[in-house]
Amino acid sequence: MGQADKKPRLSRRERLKRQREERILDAAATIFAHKGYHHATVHDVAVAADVADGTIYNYFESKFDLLIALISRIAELEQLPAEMAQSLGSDVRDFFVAAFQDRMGRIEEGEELLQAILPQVFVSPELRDRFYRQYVLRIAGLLEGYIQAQIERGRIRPLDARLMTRLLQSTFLGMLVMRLLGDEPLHEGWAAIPEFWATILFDGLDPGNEG
Amino acid sequence: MGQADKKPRLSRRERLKRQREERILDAAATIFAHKGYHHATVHDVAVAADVADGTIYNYFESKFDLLIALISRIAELEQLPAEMAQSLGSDVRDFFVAAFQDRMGRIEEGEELLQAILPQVFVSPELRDRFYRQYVLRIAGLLEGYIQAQIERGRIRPLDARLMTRLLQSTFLGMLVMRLLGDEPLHEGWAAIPEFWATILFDGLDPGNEG
Amino acid sequence: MGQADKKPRLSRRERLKRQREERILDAAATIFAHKGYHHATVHDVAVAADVADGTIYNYFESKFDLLIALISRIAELEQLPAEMAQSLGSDVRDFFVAAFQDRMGRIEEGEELLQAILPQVFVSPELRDRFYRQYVLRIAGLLEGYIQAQIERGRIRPLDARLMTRLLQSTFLGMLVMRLLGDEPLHEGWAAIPEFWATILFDGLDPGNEG
Amino acid sequence: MGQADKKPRLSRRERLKRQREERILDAAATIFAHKGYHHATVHDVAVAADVADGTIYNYFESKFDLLIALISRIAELEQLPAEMAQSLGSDVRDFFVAAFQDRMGRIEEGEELLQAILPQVFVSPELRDRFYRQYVLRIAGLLEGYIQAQIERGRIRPLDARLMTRLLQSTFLGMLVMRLLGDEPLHEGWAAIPEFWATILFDGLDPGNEG
DNA sequence: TATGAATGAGGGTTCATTCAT
DNA sequence: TATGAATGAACCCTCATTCAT
Repeated sequence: MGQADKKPRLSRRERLKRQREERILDAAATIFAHKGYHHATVHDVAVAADVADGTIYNYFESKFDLLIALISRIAELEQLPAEMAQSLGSDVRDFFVAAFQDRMGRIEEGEELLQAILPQVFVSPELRDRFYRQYVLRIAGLLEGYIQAQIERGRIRPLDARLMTRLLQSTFLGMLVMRLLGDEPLHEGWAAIPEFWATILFDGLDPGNEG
Repeated sequence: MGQADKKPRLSRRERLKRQREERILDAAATIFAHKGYHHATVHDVAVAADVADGTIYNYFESKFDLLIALISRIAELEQLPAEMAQSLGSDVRDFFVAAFQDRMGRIEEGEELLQAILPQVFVSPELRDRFYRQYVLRIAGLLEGYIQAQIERGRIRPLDARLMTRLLQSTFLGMLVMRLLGDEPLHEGWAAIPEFWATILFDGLDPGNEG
Repeated sequence: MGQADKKPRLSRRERLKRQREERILDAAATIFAHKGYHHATVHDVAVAADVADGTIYNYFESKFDLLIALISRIAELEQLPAEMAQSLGSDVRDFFVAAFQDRMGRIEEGEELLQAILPQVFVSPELRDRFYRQYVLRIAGLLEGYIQAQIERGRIRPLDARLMTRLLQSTFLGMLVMRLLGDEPLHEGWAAIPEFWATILFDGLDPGNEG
Repeated sequence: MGQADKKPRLSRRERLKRQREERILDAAATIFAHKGYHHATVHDVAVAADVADGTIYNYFESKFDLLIALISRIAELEQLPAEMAQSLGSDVRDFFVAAFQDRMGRIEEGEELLQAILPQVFVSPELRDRFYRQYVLRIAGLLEGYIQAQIERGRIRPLDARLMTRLLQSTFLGMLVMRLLGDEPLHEGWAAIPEFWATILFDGLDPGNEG
């Protein structure tokens, strides 16, 4: 069997379906992000996806279901490279810089998606739950494990790893919020923040500590 | 301020109106927080405020107007004690602890209000703008001024005060978000955070810096 | 308090509401009867009742609820004069003629209503149940009681009163159906049927029995 | 009729088509009877018939067309054995008992079909017309002819044969309705009714007539 | 001929807002 | 000024039908 045989594990029809689903989700993300979930109509999404209104219901149970599907997309986006969190050997500060860069890059990348979903997350318990577990908890676990391990190795000052994790995550969530609020200074400084933030966290604000 | 100030500048009728307006806003905050702005109906708010549906329109132009009024309420909540930011003489670390406590206390206090408003803030440019200026910028200005001043006094390591301010505000916004997401560890550690956070910020994570 | 006080036990507003509800139900009966429940739109009913679409929902929970309300109307229509069923003293045959006349008169009177409801009665268990109890069982009980009593008095031949009742009711239901089917002969003979039917039932078809 | 008649006049393919058509109609009858025509979807029927949605349209023009086809099925069911109506020689009472048994047996047999169709019969003039002619008129004609003939022979008391026929048919239609309404007593007494009814009709209710 | 996904018109229902009382 | 019923635009969703494969 040649290569030609291998490629289409999915039939042509199957592939078209997959593509269409993606198109609908892309459209939903864009429309929801720009108009807000409630002001966006299913028709808006359909037009943006270039399908008929009814077609959307062949792929998703309801308008709300589109949100759920979008959360899963975020989750895919939010795989903190596991290997990163296990690189206990390398320099701690370097790890943080890399991790911060990773987080912030993903925020940038997923900004539209997050804009589309976040408002509803505060409103729907179901969404909140999914978002919290898929977007927050997963990363929190990895991060906490890393910090705890480095504390045990004496590479980080002994402190409550769980609380520390929360603070770090809060900062990144907060930066997302600030972006969505359109804060200009944060936008400008975005690229510099990982280094900047790592410096403060490691050396402190106190000028007594030499940088 | 003389006695004249004390006397009811507002007629009895005027006061009743004011009270009713407050009742409506209280109701709106509660209802919006619990059901979300879009799922809450004007009728819901009217019932909670114990007035007729139409009465609300004697006080507010529209349902959306209730949100605007609620943002003003947040702004009232968010007066960082000006004197605090000017206490340049006292210990910097003490200032931060006090400021953090202040912020977190207000988050706790205004949680319902924020829950009611925040989702819409991401959706409506007008709301976003108001929120950003009244909730974020005001505090940012004070904080940035303080930090800049202390840097100049050599009490804080020289760094980009504006970016530093953004990071701190992000952290508090992020903690608000984490609360709204129902994060348990953060809830439990809430009271300890100001000290905890100040410690990290001043002494850093590096065990090399003496605590 | 004079008479003037007594009359409007309901406020003017209350009366208007009552009237409007009636108007909506009248409209629903007519529209449903002519188009059928499913082909009729709520908008059709609203137009016929000269109200806005939404107004209907101030009076009824749903389109389906209109059907339920119409069944109650039928029930009102279907009060077999209780005194009639208790007139055990008078002639049995006269009673039957009078009862048949009553039934048939009501069928004629309520034909539109029945046309509106009946099709759905066969489709919705809830409707079926209500219709059966309010339209069928009530009359059945009275009739059965009468027949049983007359049997005991020896005025009617001893037979299964319950089954007899069913047969009589079936005949009237069936005549309703035949009317709705547009049967011409039945229509023409309508007025003569009570006498005709009573004659057959009492004297039998057998020419051996003297008429 | 020669051998040629026996041979498969229909090709194999033709037979398969016929079978499939039957399967679809069976499915339609069941689904319509259980859900009601309007609540049943073409997809429901397709699933029950184990064909694709589109396939149904290769056999029937529309969903409505399924109803029409079902009425034809009823008509097949409703062939009052012609010979029966012509057996003028045998006992009249016996004829009635046999005829009643026949009617009631067919009602029982076709109950699902009738449940599927009847509600729509009251709604669609086209259906009503077909049903009336195929289900009602045909039998009415036979019955009326029989009764008229027996009247002329002096075996039945002279009365309006047409009206008498209507009354009898009404009773059977009404019993069908009562069945569909779920009346328990009628169900229980079902088998006894032909005799019971014939007795009343021939001997009358009047105890004065000897039974 | 069978399939089943795409279509899009249609309708029940909600609810912010108005306004007569 | 307070009331609360009336309004009707707007929207999610269903499903009979079509048609490319």
